[in-house]
Amino acid sequence: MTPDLAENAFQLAQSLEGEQSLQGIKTRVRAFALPLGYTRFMVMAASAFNEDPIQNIYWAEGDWLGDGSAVRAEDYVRHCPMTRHVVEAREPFFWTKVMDREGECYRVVRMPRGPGQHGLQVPVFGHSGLEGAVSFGGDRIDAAPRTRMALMLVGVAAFHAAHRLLGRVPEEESRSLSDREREVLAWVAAGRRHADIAATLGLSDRTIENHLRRIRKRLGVATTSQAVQVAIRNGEIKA
Amino acid sequence: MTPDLAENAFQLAQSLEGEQSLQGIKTRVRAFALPLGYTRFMVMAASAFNEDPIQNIYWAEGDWLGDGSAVRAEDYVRHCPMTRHVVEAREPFFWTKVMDREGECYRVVRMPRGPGQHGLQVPVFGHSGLEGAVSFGGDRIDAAPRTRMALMLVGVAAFHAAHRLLGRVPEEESRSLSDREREVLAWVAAGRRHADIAATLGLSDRTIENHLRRIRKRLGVATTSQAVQVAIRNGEIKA
DNA sequence: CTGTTCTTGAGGGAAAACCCTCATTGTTCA
DNA sequence: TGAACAATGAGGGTTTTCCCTCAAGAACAG
Repeated sequence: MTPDLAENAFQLAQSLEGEQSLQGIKTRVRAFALPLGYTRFMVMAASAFNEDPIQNIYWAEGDWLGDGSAVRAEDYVRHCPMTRHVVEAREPFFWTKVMDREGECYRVVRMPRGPGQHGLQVPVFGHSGLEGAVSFGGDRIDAAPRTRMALMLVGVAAFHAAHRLLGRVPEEESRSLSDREREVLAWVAAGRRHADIAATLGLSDRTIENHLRRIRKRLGVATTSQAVQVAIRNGEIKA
Repeated sequence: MTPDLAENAFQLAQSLEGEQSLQGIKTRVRAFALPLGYTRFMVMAASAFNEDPIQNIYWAEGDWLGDGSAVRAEDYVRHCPMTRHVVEAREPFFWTKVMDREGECYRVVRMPRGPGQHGLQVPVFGHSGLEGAVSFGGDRIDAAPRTRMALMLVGVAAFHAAHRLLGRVPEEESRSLSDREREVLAWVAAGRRHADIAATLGLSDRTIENHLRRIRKRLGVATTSQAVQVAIRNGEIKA
């Protein structure tokens, strides 16, 4: 029992808000989590939209593979079902990995204990739904409810701090449509036809069509319906 | 200074996870927030998609209008700019309301103090982006960073507890498409054409077309592109 | 057992969207 | 001061979608 766990978590989460270096984030989070038995850390940017939910890895540290070898972040993520499960989870969850006849076996558990690797996976939500995830892992971990809550607080703060320092500036990539194109696509998504939009915007039928062709090309999609989906996903237009 | 603020917040957030009645939520949250100067509470389900972000109000209590009259939830929300601002905020923010020549003046502030009403607005995020908001208000409120963090923790937990008890109903309205229709529309949103989808699903071209007509009729939209937008908004298909 | 909904399929024709190219204005940027 | 790009418009033709209606079998509820 750590009587001031909550207090420490609060102070850490607050200090992370102003942290200016990834090194600082790592040092502080380590100092907090190591006494609780967590020796492995992973902070990643995620998205529920993509087929590969993990967009970027800000911090991967520790013996995630269980054999002492350095973790290659992308590989691990691809073969770890827990990073899949995070796109469905609504709250942090514990998992356990045990070895059986058929190799590694991951399971979501209420109380991780016993032999094997254990961990806590913390999803981070934002305006576009799932935006990141933080993993804490170890061999003998403290999995009390209050610890789960503390790590949730710390994990979310750590993700935001890392994201602020390293995260995508999506002005180049995501904002790939011009204002006019966005406007036209928004009308299409609102159910208007080319002729309606042309009349509304005081343009030619042909111009609308040309804009839409350019939109499809820019977004790399085949149909306008798909362009609507992708534009919503990218935040170009609203749903 | 409250030495065990963090501790209390943790215990409260945990206890809210298992709370089975709205009354219990209210009682616990009140007991926590009143000593900090917060006398007004609002817990609401929100959505960034709609033009009116507030979908539902689970708990509205206290002298929000400043004249002792009972708050009529919808009216208040409609005329309070802070509930608009929450759709853009990424984290909890303090606001202050003062009266000037032109009436009420709301402002987002770093440190609310002095005369007037003050409050903390806490956005709650989930898989579909903004899912709710919690407002704490009062005349003389504790606005220390640690208090902000504690209320964030408590607010999020309170929202989830209230949402769990009162939230879900819209199975009738939102799930207005059949499984097959959803499947077809998902393929359309993925950029496939009628013939492709027909081949993929082993159906006739005509059947796909009929499904899509029915989809448009059901969603009350004019074009398939709009159907994609509406279906994403309703959570029928993902973006 | 009858009415409703889901799923499937079709005929026939009209409308809309889509494809290629080319061209003229502006603006902005190196 | 050209290059690049946004925004506009068009010619000419092909493909796709959309509209109406009709229909039949299966599943399911009252």
